[in-house]
Order: sequence, then C-alpha cells, then structure tokens
Amino acid sequence: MPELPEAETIARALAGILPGRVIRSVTVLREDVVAGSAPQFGAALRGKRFSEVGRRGKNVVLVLEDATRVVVNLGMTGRLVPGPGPGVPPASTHPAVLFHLDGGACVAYDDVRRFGRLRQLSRAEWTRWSRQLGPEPLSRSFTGRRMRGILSGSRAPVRSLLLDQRRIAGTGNIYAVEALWSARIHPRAPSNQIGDAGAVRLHRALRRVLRAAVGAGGTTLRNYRAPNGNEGLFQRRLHAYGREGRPCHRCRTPIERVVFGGRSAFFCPRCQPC
DNA sequence: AGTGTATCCTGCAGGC
DNA sequence: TGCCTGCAGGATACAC
Repeated sequence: MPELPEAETIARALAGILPGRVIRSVTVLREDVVAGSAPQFGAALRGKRFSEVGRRGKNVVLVLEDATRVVVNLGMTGRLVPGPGPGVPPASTHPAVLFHLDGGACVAYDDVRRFGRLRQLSRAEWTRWSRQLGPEPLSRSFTGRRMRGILSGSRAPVRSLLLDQRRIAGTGNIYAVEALWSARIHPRAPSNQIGDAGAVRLHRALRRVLRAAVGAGGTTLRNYRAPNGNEGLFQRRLHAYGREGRPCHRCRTPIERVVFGGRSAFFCPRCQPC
C-alpha cells in the first residue's frame, strides 16, 4: 500500500507524538512481521527513548536516543496507530506489535495482510541498510542528471525501474504510473531509450507527483490511513492509476491497462506511445 | 541482466 | 445469500 507520500505523512504525524517518550515494553502479537527474533526485538528497545521520526524511501524510521532505529516497512496494509490517550488502546483491527510507552500511552503496528516488516537496527546496521536503497527522489541531490544516469543504465521497462528501490527509493506503482502519464512516457518504454528530454520530463513529473501527494496526505484507495485515521486525498487527482476505460484527462482517449512484472500499469495509448 | 512466476496473507468486489 | 474468481499501494526467491 504505502509509498513515499504515505510514509512521509505517517512519519510527520508520529514526529509530533513520539519524541521524548520512553518504550516501557514491546508486545509482539504476530512474530512474522518482525525481522529476526521477536524477543530480541523487544529486548533491544525496552527502556529507550524516542528522539525523532523520519523516513527513508517507503519506510518509516523511528530513531531512539542511542541511535538505534526501528525501520518500519508497511508492506501493503501496514499502519502505525497511536492510542487516543493514556490507558486507551489504539483503534487497531489487526494489531501485530504494540509499543507500550511511558504514561500509559500505546502505539500499535497494525497489518491486515502482514506483508510489512519491522526491523531493529544499530547505527552501523542502519548505515549499511540505508546504503542499499537508491536516492531520495525529493532530495536536492536527486537531479535531472541523476535520473538520466539511472535510466541509461538499464534496458528494463521504465515502470519496472521506477519500482526498484535500489535505484530510486520510495516510488511504488501508483506514483510510477502517474509520473509516467504526466511525462507522456509509456510504462514499457526501455529505460535506456527514453532520451535526455524524456529523462528531464520524468524527473520533473516524478518530483511534482510525489510532492503533490505528500501535500494531499497520500492516496487512500482501500486501507491507507494516517495515524489520526484521516484518509489521503490524492486519489481524487489520479490521472491514470485505476482509470482503465475512462477518458484520458488530456485527450479523452480511454486509458488502457497492461500487466507486466506482476502488476498493473495504466496509460493513455495516445499520449504515451510505445 | 531481465522477466515471468510463485509466495507470503486477508479482505473485498463482482459475477453467477 | 453464498460460492468462486480476481484483484490489491510490496518484497523476495527462483528458474529460465
């Protein structure tokens, strides 16, 4: 489910809640969402204080004062749900991990399908883990040149490349499809044949789409909710994703769907020629 | 190197 | 109402 804008929305909300709070204990209700040993996961966190909350790609990163990190990959249906007040449990339908905080507060990691993963990393492990992800598409250092370099290094369809977290961190299927519609590039176009002008268009389109989605609080199609329960609003602004058979917002040609790499891609056959 | 397929799970929508 | 199929925002392992 969640891509960069959803992870960013969640991280910003938790940044107003967690810093300064101490983890009293951790309850792992579903061991399969924790990487490594569940008892070790809890033991490594008990007694530590949150210092900040950030994001890397699609992952929400909870930073503790000793530089330990809890990296939360939300999979398709993961959520982080704070309880509304001390002693009041989070409104969680499929709780998988509970973080019990000082003062009786609690934050639940909730995940219907349990494709998400929580991992506890030391500072050194975090550095190594972060290094295997590609650049942040909204960072200053992610330039048009950088995009061009990434595209030129692969013959794979550009949609597949955009989903590869080792090349660019944070793009998922919705925003890949939307950026390609915006840049007028076919999802199956071989990356290394897009050309300089196409790379510049895609670079701008990807950043514009991701920024707009962050501003809208993400996209809610089914499960996604911010920690306060709010839905995102970006689904109202989708031009291609999920719009098979409906008219292109630029030229009225019906949007088409193709499946490759195991996932649906949506595109306008007129605006995004092969 | 890149692609198709399967796997991990549950829930929901649509067809009959 | 109920059963069946297909589909889902992700990541990974495997064979070819």
